[in-house]
Amino acid sequence: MSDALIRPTIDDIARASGVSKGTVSRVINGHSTVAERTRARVQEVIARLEYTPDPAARNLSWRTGQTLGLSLDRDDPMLSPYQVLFRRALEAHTAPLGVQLLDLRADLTRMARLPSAVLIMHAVEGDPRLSFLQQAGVPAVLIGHHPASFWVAPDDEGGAHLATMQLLEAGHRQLAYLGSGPSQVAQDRQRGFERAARTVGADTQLLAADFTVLGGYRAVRRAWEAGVRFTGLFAQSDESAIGAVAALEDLGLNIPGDVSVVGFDGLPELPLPYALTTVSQDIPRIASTALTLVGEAISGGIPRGEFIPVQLISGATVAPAPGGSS
Amino acid sequence: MSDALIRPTIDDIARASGVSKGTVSRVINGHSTVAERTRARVQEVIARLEYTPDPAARNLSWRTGQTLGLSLDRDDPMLSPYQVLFRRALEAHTAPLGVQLLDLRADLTRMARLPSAVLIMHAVEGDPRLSFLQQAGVPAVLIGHHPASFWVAPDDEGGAHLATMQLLEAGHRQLAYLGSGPSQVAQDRQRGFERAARTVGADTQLLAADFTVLGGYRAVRRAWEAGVRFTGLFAQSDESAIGAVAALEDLGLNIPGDVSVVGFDGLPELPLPYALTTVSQDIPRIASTALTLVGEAISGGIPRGEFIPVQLISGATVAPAPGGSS
DNA sequence: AATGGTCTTGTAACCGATTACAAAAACTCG
DNA sequence: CGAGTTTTTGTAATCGGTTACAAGACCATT
Repeated sequence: MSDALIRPTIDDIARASGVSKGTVSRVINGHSTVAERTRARVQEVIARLEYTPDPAARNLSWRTGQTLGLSLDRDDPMLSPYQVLFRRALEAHTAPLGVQLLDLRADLTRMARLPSAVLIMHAVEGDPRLSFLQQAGVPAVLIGHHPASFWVAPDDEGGAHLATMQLLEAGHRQLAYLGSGPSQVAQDRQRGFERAARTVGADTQLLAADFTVLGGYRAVRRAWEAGVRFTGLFAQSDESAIGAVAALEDLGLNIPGDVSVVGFDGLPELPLPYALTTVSQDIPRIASTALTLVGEAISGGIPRGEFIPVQLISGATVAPAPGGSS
Repeated sequence: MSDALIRPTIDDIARASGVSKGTVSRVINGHSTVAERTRARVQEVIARLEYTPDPAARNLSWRTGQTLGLSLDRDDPMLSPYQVLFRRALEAHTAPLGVQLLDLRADLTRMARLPSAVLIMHAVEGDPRLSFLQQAGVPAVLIGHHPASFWVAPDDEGGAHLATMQLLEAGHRQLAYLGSGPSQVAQDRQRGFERAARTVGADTQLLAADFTVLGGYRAVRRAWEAGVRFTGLFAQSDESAIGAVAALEDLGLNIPGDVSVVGFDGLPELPLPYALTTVSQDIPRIASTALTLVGEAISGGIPRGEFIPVQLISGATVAPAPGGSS
């Protein structure tokens, strides 16, 4: 209880911990040296009173606002729901801090102003954006597995393995992976799929597709009409799963009676009549971890990365295989 | 020239116009009375020095930040690119003003904190959100044509008319409208389509569909396979146009050789191999007009609305009709 | 114990606005 | 023309932080 009707200020903290504003400020920003005992005491009070510095006041003092750039891999406005959710999660953290989110064009060399830091999605090996930022002296954090940088990523391969195991456990032995492609994410997920399938020597098909609904629809429909058959389908994204489901329905098949489907991402409120079995990513946690790393990157920490665990969500799109063995 | 390396402050204005900070502040906020001569002089200096108050400093004084709520009609995360672009345009204006954008759930009654104002998309006649906001005393502005409120909307009917005329001028007489549905927008655009078609007594088909890519794909494919024929198609959104194009291609048809297609929205960088002929909405202007109206609503002006003109963008998806007459 | 050098902390000015209050200027009127 | 009002304007405190600078505490030396 003790719900503060008004948020505590730095003065409250100073008073409550018996030091001056200046010292509290130093503790917060870790600038000058503060005695360990004092620091601990102040930190404790800050935590107890749930104090957060007022962004307006900080910006005023700093004479400049903080900005965080967001660099997607394309300038395409057809932002995926995943990206929208990610951006929203990010915003939920940055807005109260007074940090402004900047949508950057894929071509970073034409940034109007340098942001305080940049978040890069879908960086690839030797991505030109990385070297550019490095020589511009702008800290960067990658969303996606990458060596020698700050990065955070969902456990794509592990998640794909989980999803595929779900199909295998339901007895499916004719599997298909929807989403085969060159992107890092697609490959990691495909690897997880194949690793799981190999454990029981299941039959596997690879259907090339991007992450979109339409891409999933066309790939599945085309493959099926060409005679490709499977009873269990693992789609690399919830969107392509939606497309796949639509295509299978249009082909007169029953979900999950004839074909079981598992997606990836865990998007809420999909436009489907039944719950999709999927692998849920903890987007809020990915976002907050990314921000923690941004902090480390800014204060010159040593690069590190973190995998965020994923979780299988059981829906209604997986059923036992028709001629189910064992 | 005379590019100010540093933005002018209220003190600069005070000095340059020979008055005190207090007076300048009063001029800016129109609070207390200021002599007309003084006001004019200060205004002139403000304009000349291109002064804008520092949002951080204002928030600090006001002891509370300004927030603008955004209410879409669904909680669906599959945000359309249109909505993403709109939000982005809005942000471009609000961020420098220190106004924070809040994504509201469709159910407004459960807002955590009341925003300074709310923007409502897709409000319908007797929308419960409107009455709720009214009794909560929160100013609201609607995106979409609506009587007795502040509103701003693209000229849907006029734009649809323009698009259809384009098809008619190319000689097409067998037309189809993709997107027939209950929403206000869909109906306005359908009306424009029918009005244009009637002028020459063209053949019209109505294909029911939502605004999505997949919706467009399925509706077109299904209709065509059921024997429905047309040489000119007007899609209610660029997204459904993309779906339509994909469907027609999958059916072995040539765009625009066999069927001409016109979209609506004017989204940039569509995932299409050729430029889509479409009706472009001036999203930035809709956003900035909405903000102007928010200002009026807050200061208690009288409700008014504004249509924002649209513009036909000629792409490569309209060709003369096969058996072209005239 | 006095001297000098680190560490740690407090003090006070400042960031760019707003606003209560008081002072000054401009009117009104007898 | 001077007292009393009403405008109009300036002054100074305040919002919640940061930070340069000075002062105080603490330690080891000689």
